Amino acid sequence: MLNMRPVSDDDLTARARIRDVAMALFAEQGVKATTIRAIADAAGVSPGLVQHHFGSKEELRQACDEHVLSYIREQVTEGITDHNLERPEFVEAVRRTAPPLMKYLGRALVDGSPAAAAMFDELVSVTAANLARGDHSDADHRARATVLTAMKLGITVLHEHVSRALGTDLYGPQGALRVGQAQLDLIRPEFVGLELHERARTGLDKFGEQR
Amino acid sequence: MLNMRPVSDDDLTARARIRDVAMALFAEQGVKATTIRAIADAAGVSPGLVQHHFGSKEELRQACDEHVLSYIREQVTEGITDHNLERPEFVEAVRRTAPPLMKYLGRALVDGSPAAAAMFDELVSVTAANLARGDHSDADHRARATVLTAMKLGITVLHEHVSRALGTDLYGPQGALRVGQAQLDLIRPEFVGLELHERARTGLDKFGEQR
DNA sequence: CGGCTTCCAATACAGCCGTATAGCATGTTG
DNA sequence: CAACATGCTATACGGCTGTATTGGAAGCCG
Repeated sequence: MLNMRPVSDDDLTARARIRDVAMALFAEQGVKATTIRAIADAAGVSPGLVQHHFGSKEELRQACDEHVLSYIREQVTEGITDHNLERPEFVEAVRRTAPPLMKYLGRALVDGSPAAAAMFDELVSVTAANLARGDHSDADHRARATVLTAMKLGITVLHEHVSRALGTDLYGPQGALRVGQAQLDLIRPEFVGLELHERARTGLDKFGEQR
Repeated sequence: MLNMRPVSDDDLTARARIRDVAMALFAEQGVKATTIRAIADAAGVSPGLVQHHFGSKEELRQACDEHVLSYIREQVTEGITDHNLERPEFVEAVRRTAPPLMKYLGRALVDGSPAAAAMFDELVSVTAANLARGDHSDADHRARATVLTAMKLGITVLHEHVSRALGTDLYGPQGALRVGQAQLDLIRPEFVGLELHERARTGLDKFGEQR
């Protein structure tokens, strides 16, 4: 035993394949509308194997939750804490790997996943602390942080409509650039954090010049 | 014949009751997860009656779509075009009647309703025209309008999380006030339209003083 | 009053869903 | 080599879902 998960984490084991396919289908159609048989079919395995690896549909869903949460925490750490936002190759790497996970997160927020709700609350708390740090007035930081979080995630949740209205895939290179810049244009810089705003702006500009 | 829909439109006929209950359940759980039997149960009628009035689940869903769309168009006309945004009783009236319909709209946007998609596109077009009217530069008005629309609707779609993070119901009097003001704080006024921004701000303030 | 339409409930049914079970290779362990 | 754990498939089953059908009650019209 203990032989599971042979080498790395993003390999092509059947288990990982099932999880990835499930995330994509859950994101597109919702959890309830996605059948285990459809997942198995898309992953090229039998329905029984899905159950073998994850026990039940609900447990499969939780596995998807945990996977996307750990990924996002990782990227946020690398991007913000480790000051990688200015590096175009980092922005490009995220743009390539993140889409399926972001789409799943958007759906999970609406489908009532506890893990997604927890992530939302965490984002609000971090944002509220950021706002309070830059503005010591008695403004309603909690409400501002909540609205800011919901607005940003709203773009993720409504990615399909955003892409259609834009005429370009939100998660394509041009779409991400246009939406990112529009966000920076629309929101008052002091609420993104002046420093973070500047870093994001320059990172986005560099990324735009590269193409 | 021709006796259907006796007097007004918002009466308590079984047909209207079924539609309203369906909208609430669709909004809470999604269309696929909501059964016709559950709708009939909540409306106090037999499952057969649901089919009698709407034919099929899909047609019931379309009826919900049309109902919410006509309502929203009506309120937007009264609020913006007829300059009612400053009147606190108008804001209060909307706050009382809109919630179930807004919740349904939020779900419809994610569940892939064609009608909701059309409304999104329409909102983007109107917003883009507004932006272009106030700014003749070669800025990316289309992207800004799309992002602005998605962010605003994002609050609706994520109302459950917003309410939880706020500690108050988004559609309660205090919640609507706090979120409305936070939105006006966060977004650069010129993108709401300077005049509209001012009107919304004063309307919100009056509404806040009243309580 | 007889006929017709509308509103509604009860029952029936075919299909699909999640899941339990049994079985078969493969390769690892003791 | 024997025993066993693992990755996987095939089949079966109970329950639920959408919907078709049937029939009855109430009200209008001629």
